[in-house]
Amino acid sequence: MTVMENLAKIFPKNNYDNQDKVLLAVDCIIFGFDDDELKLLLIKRNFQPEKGKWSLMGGFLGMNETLNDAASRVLNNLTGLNDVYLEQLSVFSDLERDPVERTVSVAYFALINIKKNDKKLIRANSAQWFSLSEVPPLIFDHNEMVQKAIKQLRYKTSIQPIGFELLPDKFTMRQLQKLYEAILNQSIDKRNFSKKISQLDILLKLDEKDTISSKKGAYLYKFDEKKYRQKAANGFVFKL
Amino acid sequence: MTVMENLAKIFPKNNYDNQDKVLLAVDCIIFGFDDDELKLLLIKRNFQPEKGKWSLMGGFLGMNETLNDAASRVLNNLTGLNDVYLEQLSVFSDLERDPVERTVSVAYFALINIKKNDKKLIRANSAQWFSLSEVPPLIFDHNEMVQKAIKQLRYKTSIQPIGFELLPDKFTMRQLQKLYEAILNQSIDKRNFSKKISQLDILLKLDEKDTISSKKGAYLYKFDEKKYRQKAANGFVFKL
DNA sequence: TCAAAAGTGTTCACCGTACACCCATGG
DNA sequence: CCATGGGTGTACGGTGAACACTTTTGA
Repeated sequence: MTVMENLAKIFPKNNYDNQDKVLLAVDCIIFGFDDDELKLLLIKRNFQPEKGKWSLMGGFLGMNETLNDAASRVLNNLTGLNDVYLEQLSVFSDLERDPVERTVSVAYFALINIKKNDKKLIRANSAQWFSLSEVPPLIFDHNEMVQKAIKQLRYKTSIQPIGFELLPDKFTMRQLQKLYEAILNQSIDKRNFSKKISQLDILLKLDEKDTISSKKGAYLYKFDEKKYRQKAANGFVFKL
Repeated sequence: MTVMENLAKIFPKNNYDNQDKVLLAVDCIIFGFDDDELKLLLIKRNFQPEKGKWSLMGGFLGMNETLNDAASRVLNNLTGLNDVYLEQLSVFSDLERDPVERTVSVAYFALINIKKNDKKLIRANSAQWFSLSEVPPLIFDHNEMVQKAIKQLRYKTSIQPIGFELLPDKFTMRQLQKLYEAILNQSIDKRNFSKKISQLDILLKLDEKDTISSKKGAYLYKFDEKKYRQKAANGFVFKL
């Protein structure tokens, strides 16, 4: 029996009876990377209100799940993926953000490998990938959430190598650089970039080469998660 | 008539009827600075559950206020202060975090000038300032909230001069340094510190001296908010 | 006159940034 | 053989960090 269960016994449920309750939702800002571009997965709402308009994928918090659970559930419903990088962003609680009813929403941002998601599920949800530069007007305060998520993604990327979640398992230095350029929205010198990345010492250089995009062929790398965790645990700073 | 009001007319309130609602609370981690130490304002709960134990100051979200409103209200009730630096930290939603009833809580952190708070109100709430090193065990997951707030305070301080909220209007370079040392929990070379601060060019050096703590007397400074805002607007980075 | 805090400059190591040429290969 | 992308090293300036002595004045 946990401490909490003990407490629940000692203190009967009789204290918060007069308090208002609200609807709590989660909304997911889902990032992917393809064609050298950062993309966002949006759904076309097939229910009222705002049916037919573009929206973030969201859902309500159930009584028997945490907010992280709810966000995972929502993400899984849309993409079929589990164990996705997911991070709480911020809470939105404006009184009229949802015209139907007072709803407070917790925005989550997720990074997924765009090749791995389940195309059938995405179609079933009438979802679609949008380039960041072509994000349409979204319902409620969802555009604001997206802006905040982009800002957070840029910040996070600059201090932690989370970007790998967005790439295939094996990738070239060039692909990684393109990803960083897309996230940070600026071009990077390739010599400085590869130097910086190499000295982080969290990549595994494979013997294979990728010959699709060049004649010479470019070495493939893997993210070395074990090394990364060790270094992270020792307080290593991954500033890019 | 706002867009939201229009929408509310077009789409009647009939969509979310089957969804669970939860209690939403705010909890405030309130920092102050005194005697060269960072302190935390905690209350002794005078109601069940956990009556008599130490806790963060908190309250429930009402139907007609945003979370920021709720946090301000809670803070005002305890300190009598308005216009306090307040920032949303993170949401806590573990199923059993509150043994009485499922409650989701949004943690806020606040920085206040310890000299300005209303001593009567604090006494009325049986609140007390604790040094960071002497924070007692708190109810629920409040210790976890405190840890997260400290981390965030350290991070924020290193990229933005928010620490001024914690000092009196006029302060010496020494006091400012002590504050940074307390927040970052490390000692700083005073030559490097004053050089760094001076070159940020956001302080106003006054003609007055503070002669309380030394015979020679130390120049007093003011935070130059106008200059700061200008620089911040131009993308100036305040890295300490 | 002395104790206690204030105030102030220089040096060095490291890091970020700018920058250009040769290599391998498929067509 | 040439066009295309891959791969690599160096030089410079700026910033963070270490470090010590003089000044003032009340007691």
